[in-house]
Amino acid sequence: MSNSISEPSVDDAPILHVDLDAFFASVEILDDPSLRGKPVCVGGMAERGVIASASYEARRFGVRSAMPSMVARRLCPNLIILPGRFDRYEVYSRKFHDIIADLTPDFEPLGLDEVFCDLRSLRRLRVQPLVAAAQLRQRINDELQLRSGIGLGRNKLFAKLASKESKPRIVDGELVEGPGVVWVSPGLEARWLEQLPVRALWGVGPATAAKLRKLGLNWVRDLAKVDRETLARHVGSSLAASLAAYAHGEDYREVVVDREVKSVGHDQTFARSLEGSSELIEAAKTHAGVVARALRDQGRVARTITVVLRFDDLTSISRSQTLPFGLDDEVAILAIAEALIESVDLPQSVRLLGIHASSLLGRGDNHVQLSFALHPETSKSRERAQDLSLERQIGHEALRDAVDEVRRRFGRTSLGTAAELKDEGVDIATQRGRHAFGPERTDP
DNA sequence: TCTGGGGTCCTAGGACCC
DNA sequence: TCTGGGGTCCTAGGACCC
Repeated sequence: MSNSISEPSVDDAPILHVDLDAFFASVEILDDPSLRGKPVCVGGMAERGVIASASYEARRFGVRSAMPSMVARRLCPNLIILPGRFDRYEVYSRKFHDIIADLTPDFEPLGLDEVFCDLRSLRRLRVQPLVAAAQLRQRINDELQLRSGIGLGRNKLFAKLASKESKPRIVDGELVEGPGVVWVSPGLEARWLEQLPVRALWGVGPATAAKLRKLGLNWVRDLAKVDRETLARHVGSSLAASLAAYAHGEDYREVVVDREVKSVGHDQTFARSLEGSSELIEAAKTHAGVVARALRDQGRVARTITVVLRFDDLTSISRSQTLPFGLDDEVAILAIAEALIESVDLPQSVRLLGIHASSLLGRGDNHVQLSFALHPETSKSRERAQDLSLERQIGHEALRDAVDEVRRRFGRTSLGTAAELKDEGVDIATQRGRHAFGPERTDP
């Protein structure tokens, strides 16, 4: 399939995709060499866990990422399942990105272990994509002791398909090495597409694949023939446009450098489902803290807070509230989340709670400096505190209004008295005592 | 066998403004 | 009295990716 005889120029292969092999599992093996050669996975160990990453030894047993851990254990009784250590993976991911950055600054990470590169700015350096790819792979191997696969093509579509083809494979339970670097030459694009199932395309998951199957569209070549309006009626106009383009080998997605984060959140599936809002609110304290820390780490504030609940039957609901100003403080985020949680009827127990923050602003762009006013460290300095008193006042009132607004929207009773709020506002500023704006317990 | 946690994007409907 | 069209924002849900 690949054409490694003639040397493509950057114009023949402008997009490069690198994908690290079994990334999380490989890092665990590097940190504990006694794991080498054993079936190792990273994932949830509990009943409700799933596999995030599987070593090739584990894959020989049929273990795959996204597979429930219970299933994986059944397939491979000796499977070693490790909890994720994402701080560690981020260290490796940064080193990975540093190596990429030595090749070109025009790269776009996807998660921790994949990167798209746009090689076009290297045209005048007469960089040869296949050579650059082989060197890149060698450096990743030498400096990180991590294996990888690299794909080259005219666009993201072919680069990604090629990197998949470059990987090792399990054939009859045995590991077969891949070519490591694969280029889809323009002359071979049509033949690649011909043999692909629709599921291989970006954006086609289980639900869309099922819709397409009903339309008799099982292969990419079928998509190339179907009428666009028909397709749009079934999968929406945006996806229909993408799929039609992919089916003809076109992909208009650019390599986006420095993509801005648009939301941060924290989800947790409980080993035992929670019952009732008080259990949820207790759990939400941790969530609010994680989200607030993530926001502050990034110097951002969030105007929208969303609570997600997943019930035992795996259906989910979300409730959100957008404020006229941004938050990055756990007490404030918790106050909104609590009101949202209390607005929901809970017909069944809850297996997952999520708190998400979106509509992000730079901290400096926030009109009401609520986060600043609420930070405990700001109260250390007397004179600063004096300066901040007005902002703090505004912050409290605005937050109170926002919590009120949630309850008004969902038809609950309003919050307690202003006096209560003012008292508890001190608690907010000092981070002592119970959290502020606790739920009013005077429902009639 | 029974489905995580980090995200992104899309759609559709309603409110509101001009 | 009845009613437009466009634009923007917000909400809720769904699908997808790694």
